[in-house]
Amino acid sequence: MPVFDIYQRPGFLLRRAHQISTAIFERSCAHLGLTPAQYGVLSVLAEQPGVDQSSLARALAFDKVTVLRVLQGLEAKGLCKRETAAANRRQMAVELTPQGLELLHLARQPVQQAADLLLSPFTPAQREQFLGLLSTLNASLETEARAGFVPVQGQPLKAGKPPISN
Amino acid sequence: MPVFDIYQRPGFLLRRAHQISTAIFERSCAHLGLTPAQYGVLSVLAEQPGVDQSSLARALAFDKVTVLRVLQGLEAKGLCKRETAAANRRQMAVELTPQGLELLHLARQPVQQAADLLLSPFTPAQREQFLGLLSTLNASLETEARAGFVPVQGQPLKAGKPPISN
DNA sequence: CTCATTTGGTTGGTATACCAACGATTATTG
DNA sequence: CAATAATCGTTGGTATACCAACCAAATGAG
Repeated sequence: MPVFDIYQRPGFLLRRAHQISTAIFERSCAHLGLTPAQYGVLSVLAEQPGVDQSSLARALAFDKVTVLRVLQGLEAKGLCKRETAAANRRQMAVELTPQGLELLHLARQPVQQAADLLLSPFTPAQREQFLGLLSTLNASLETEARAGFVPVQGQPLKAGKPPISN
Repeated sequence: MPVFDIYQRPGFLLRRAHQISTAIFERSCAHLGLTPAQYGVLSVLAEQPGVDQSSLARALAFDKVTVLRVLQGLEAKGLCKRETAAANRRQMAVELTPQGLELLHLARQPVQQAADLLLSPFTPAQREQFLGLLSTLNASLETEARAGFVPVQGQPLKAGKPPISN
């Protein structure tokens, strides 16, 4: 009865793991009303004040429309502000507000706790394996993704070399 | 500058891997117009003709509303049909149509190809590791998930024991 | 310099993953 | 049996991840 490869398919396992990951994250940050995507955007904004939306999207491998909508939500909550860039009137320069930076700091601990819980089923060696395998997969199949990924800074995120773990 | 743990966070890596996974799946099945969720539903329906929507949701760890919407899409395409169950008038008995079963068969090869491509960055040993780690994570953190998971049949999906690989 | 191309942002649409709340039905229990 | 519980499906809402199409602005080529 070969119909039920479903539960062994890598895509199914990845979907479930991602589902669990977001559930844990959102529960950890429920008191802050913060989602993983919003946290990602706030993080990049802290690192690159004044980025334009397209660069922001590429830094997180988000669709540009997704970035737009996340930003609209953050802006409505007073966590960031957008204004047309002086140097290039096509683009929007996005910045954190003081409240946005504040929230980002408040999120640090819950976010770390979420990551710890997510990796809690693993031994330290398994954590390195897991993160390393995911990094390898993501790097090797980058060309298959629809949303491009251009990491910020000079951290090329080498495949197969899992950094400081967690 | 500890702000940029982002790229090493397990949640970020999982999100990206899942994003790549669905992109590969949808490209493989583009000619059939089939998404991963739809394929999952068709697979369960083939295994359990006449299931109700709640059981279907649990078999895939989907939200019941998601199942409803996927079914409405499949029904609109003539791939399944729903009618109120005779034994329990609360529930809907869902069945594949012949076209639905046909499409499921047509999907087999593309789905297999998608899985192969997704695991192509890995050696056979790494594939087992990867699937095993994901299974362990999912099994250990099942209580953290918001959508419950009750696998069909007698395949308990033991943690840490990666089956026939892929 | 002008024209074609590309880029950045937006709009409107679909699909998945949730939540809250609701009627209808079935199960439970006192 | 009657009143309460739990369950099933549905509706309407939000958030992420896409697509296609569009306009304005900037870049490129001739």
